[in-house]
Amino acid sequence: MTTLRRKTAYHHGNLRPALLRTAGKLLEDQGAASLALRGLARRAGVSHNAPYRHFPNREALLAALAAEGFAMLGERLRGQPGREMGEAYVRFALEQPQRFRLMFGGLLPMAKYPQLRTAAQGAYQALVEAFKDLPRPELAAAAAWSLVHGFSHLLLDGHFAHSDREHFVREVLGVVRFAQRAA
Amino acid sequence: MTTLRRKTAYHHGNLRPALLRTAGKLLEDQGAASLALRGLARRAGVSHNAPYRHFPNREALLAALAAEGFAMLGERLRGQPGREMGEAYVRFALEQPQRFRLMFGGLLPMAKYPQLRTAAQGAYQALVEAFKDLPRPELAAAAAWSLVHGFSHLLLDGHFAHSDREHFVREVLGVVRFAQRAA
DNA sequence: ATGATATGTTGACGCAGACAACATAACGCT
DNA sequence: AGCGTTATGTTGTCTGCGTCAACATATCAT
Repeated sequence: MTTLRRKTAYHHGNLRPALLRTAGKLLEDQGAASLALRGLARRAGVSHNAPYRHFPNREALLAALAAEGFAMLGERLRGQPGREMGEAYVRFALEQPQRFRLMFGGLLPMAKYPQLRTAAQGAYQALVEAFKDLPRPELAAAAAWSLVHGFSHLLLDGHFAHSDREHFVREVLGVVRFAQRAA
Repeated sequence: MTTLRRKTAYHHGNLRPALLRTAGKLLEDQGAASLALRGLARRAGVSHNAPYRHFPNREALLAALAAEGFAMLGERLRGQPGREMGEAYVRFALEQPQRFRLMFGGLLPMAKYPQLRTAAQGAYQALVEAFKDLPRPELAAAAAWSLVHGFSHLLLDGHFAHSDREHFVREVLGVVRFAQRAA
């Protein structure tokens, strides 16, 4: 708590990262919809307007959180051998559901935050490379991404009834093949 | 406008459906996040508290909108021969992006609104039946749903670069096969 | 040292969700 | 027809939030 406080109380000294860290917790606890700048400021021990020195508005804070998320996701994927990449994707979504929803929930206008698109592309690249040897890699990659992405969403929403989640994930992802030619 | 007004002005007479209709427009125009009960009331020509006679709170109104959405989606799917069901799913998402996001955006706690799960199950059934003859229909259906669902989401977020959208949709959906046995 | 700049605070405004109290219309019963 | 009950709409109020403006204090370059 209150990591690296300066001796004087007036300036926090490390506010931006502290805000992002606290916001990350609040995000997973209550979801993006009820993440309030004022509540965040309270929780960080600063005045209700301090966050505005580091983020122009609430949306920009959420965008920063989402960008963090894309970076995390990219790292997770790149560390995986192609076969298990899909499972890693789903695992990320299940471990950080609110972060995942923020990244893909449409709350943030991607056009307004180029960093977001860049970060997302970065994560996507990990998937695309795994399909490099197929005849139409961009199609297979798009389909694979769609599959794991939709599966993650539907799992989060509780739309599937299953006893053993890990097993179910492997079975569903395993049932899909990526053909050479489109119908 | 002001359809079926009673002669007297005090009671609207048809408020609940009118609210849902107006809310549907506002939803597609500005997204669920900025859909305000007060704004809705203004637009419907009633006082700021009138909606509370028909919905216990904002969340309940959104849940009703989402339930409508699931019903619409179900109808769309049921009207399609299995092969084109996937395209119909994507088409729905693209035509009513905000409705789609509301339905699957995680804003609404499904546990709190059983009607939502029921309505969603109804739409899902259409997909499940299309895979009835496969050896593990529930797996294939789950995978197919995941594919079209994730694809819809990613298209909405603008994560794919493509010139001809319809063609791209057919190509991506066509590249996937559902195997008999899981790996 | 000093002036510019970065960072944090206080105060204010408008808007939204939600509750309570009140007003009016519709409906059932006799 | 008359009357009490209930459904539906309104006014008033409270609290919290996002955001802007003005002010305070610390940091840094010269």
